[in-house]
Amino acid sequence: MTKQGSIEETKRNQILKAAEEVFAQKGFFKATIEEIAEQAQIAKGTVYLYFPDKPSIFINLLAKKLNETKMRLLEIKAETLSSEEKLRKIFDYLSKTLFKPKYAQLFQTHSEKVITLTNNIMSEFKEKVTPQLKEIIKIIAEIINQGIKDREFKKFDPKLLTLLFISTIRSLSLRKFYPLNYHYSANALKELFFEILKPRGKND
Amino acid sequence: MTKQGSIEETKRNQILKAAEEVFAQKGFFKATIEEIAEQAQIAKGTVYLYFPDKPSIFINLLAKKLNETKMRLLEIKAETLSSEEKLRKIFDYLSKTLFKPKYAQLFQTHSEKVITLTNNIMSEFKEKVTPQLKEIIKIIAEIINQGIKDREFKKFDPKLLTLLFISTIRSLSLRKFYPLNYHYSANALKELFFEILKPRGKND
Amino acid sequence: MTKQGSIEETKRNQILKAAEEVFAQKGFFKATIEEIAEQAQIAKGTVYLYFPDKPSIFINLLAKKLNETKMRLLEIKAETLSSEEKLRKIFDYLSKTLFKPKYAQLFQTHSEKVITLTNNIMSEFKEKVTPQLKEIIKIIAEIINQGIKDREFKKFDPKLLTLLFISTIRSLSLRKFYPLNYHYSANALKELFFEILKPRGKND
Amino acid sequence: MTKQGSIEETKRNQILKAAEEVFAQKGFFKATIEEIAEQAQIAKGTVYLYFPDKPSIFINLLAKKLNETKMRLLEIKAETLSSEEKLRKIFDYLSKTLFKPKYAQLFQTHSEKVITLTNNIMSEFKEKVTPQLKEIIKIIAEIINQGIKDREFKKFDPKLLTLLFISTIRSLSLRKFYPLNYHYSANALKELFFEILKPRGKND
DNA sequence: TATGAATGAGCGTTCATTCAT
DNA sequence: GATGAATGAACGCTCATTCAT
Repeated sequence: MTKQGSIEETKRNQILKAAEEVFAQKGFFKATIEEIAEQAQIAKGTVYLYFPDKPSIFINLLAKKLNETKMRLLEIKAETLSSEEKLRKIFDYLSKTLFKPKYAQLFQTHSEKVITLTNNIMSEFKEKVTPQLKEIIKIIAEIINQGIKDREFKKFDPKLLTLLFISTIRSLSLRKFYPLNYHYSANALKELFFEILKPRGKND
Repeated sequence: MTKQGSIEETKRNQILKAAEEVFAQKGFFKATIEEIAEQAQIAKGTVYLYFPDKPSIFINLLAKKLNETKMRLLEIKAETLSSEEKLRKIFDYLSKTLFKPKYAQLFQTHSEKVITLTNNIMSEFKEKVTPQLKEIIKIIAEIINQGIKDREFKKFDPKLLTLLFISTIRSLSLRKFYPLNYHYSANALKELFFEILKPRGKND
Repeated sequence: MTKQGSIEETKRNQILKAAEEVFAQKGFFKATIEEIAEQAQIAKGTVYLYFPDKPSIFINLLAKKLNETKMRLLEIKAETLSSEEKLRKIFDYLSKTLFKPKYAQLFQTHSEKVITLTNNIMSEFKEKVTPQLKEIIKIIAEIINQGIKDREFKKFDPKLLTLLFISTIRSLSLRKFYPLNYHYSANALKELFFEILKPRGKND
Repeated sequence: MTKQGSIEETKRNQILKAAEEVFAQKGFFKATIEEIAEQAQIAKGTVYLYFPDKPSIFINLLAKKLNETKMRLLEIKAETLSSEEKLRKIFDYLSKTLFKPKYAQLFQTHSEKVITLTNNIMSEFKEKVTPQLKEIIKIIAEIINQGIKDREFKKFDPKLLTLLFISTIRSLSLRKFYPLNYHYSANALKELFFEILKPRGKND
């Protein structure tokens, strides 16, 4: 039974991994179940043994990625590092995972409007995705807050700084419209953010 | 003749307006030509007298919105205001128009990957959308640059600040995941951005 | 009035000429009224002032071509030539006009099954096309018959020879599947036909 | 597995049979996939599991019919009969199958101009249809050639006679415009052809 | 008479989902 | 559980035909 459960878990994950690949390449609508099944090396019908429909795959993929992210962020938070060092680690991690330009379309927060969600799926979304996102934001906010307490960071509203932090990462995908060297710009944006965080001089 | 021309212009715009409504509500893929036609109060076939296909409607809508935005930004840039006042005006304008949460999905920079663009349409995209976006970024960058010259703003890289500026506006759509009063937060984010811009005076 | 009538006749003919071009290039179904109108340098709607619908254009084109053919055949028949010379002239004429490979698809005798003919149009077909074709066959049959009477031709059933004559011309369009030099074959087929017609030896 | 394979073969053939019926009745353009599916007693979408598009169904139908024809012709060629007897058998076979008036429109050699063929389909056509047609012509030519060698037939160019042979069969479909009893005429045309083939004996 | 913008029925094709095996 | 053949609703697009000007 446990074995069965773990086999199922494995197949479920196979599908989610495949879905990640295909959704990232083609977007939700142009991705087909057949492609996902092929990528997962299973039959099309099998997908429906693990997920009731296409949006559900998407939502569970989001949930999984957000959960992984949350876990990693908690790890980083627990490390013995300065707040800035933690944030820098998170910046790098997020820009390589969740907010990688390649996945940008996956993690638009408006997905739920664009995808038709049956009532059941909608509640899955509300249960699985929204809370995770809130927790991620909360973790970052707590690190920023700690940084402020420790006078590592300037005294801005930590909630707002968190939004700004995420926006900064997401803005990396705008760079292509900008006449800047790509890698320079990625680092430069990061440095700009931390420059902003720095407290001013002695009297500050 | 002029009347005819203006009637045609009107119908084309009717369609684009309808498309804006429908695309914003449903996204590119769930929007149907029939719905757009209904919204525009014309027949389905009529749409194809003005646009060769669905992606073309989308691209021309983007182009139109970007053009309106560019025009407005140029106006604001030309006004007799401080750079900060100009940027504040632009912030408000963009958050009410292009980066309105409702339209957020329209203006993801990844559209061209998600939508299948035939070669013709692809070149329409490259001709009509990308340059406009670059110009908009350029206008903002020039205002920021002027502000720096005038010592209104701190001396950061104006190109990066422009990205941050836009990201800040876009981050407004993240707020719903955040336990903050909606309007408070919009203002607060704006204020945060301008706080960042402020130069550290001696007395600072 | 007569002038008007002649203007109308001219425009009607303009349309039929254009239709000939377009139908020959694209076939009945892929040809569009718009293309025919363009080719005739008139507006799409104008076509409908002269013909009630698309099949009618086609049928009237057939009728016109068949009528021209009939006229030419009557001329040839009336010339002071041997029957063989007349047939040779007709062979050349038909293979350059009605049964030109380019027009082959126009003059399949099964058109009326393939094209949807309303009852009105169907009767137009029966009135205008079928009788013309019969007359053409009759003219050729008469020439062959004369040739037989004059002992120029062997004594076969002239009706059958007429069918064979037409088939021989039509078979030119099969040549492309055949490993033969194109022009050689056209002439060779003609010569074969007349070889067949030749009476055998003295005692024949 | 073998069963599966044979089931698929059956369904593919079901579709081709249905397509034969519908194309013959309505022609390529007026035939709809839905009708073909209905005729085959399957759903519309199922058709697309076996053929990529409509032209492909048509081409594969042609290919199948031509292949059947080729096979039958090879059988007849191998029988112990005189060349004339073989040709008579072939004449009857072809006039009941490939060149049956009902199917005449299917087997016009101009199909490839009239139907829009994507590049893939075009190469399918060139691979599957043209060579088969050439082989059929070749088989007939060989029989005629044998007849000439055996002095059964008069010494005409066998390639041309083959064209004439096919044309004669195809000319059967012209008969309806001709004031002749239908069956009489079919036989009469056949006899005419063989009359032509007969060598002129000494006493001739 | 002439126009061409507008119409909308119709069709080819896709693909999420089902279900018999 | 696993399969993949089968389904059919849905949609983009075409084009013959109409009609207001």
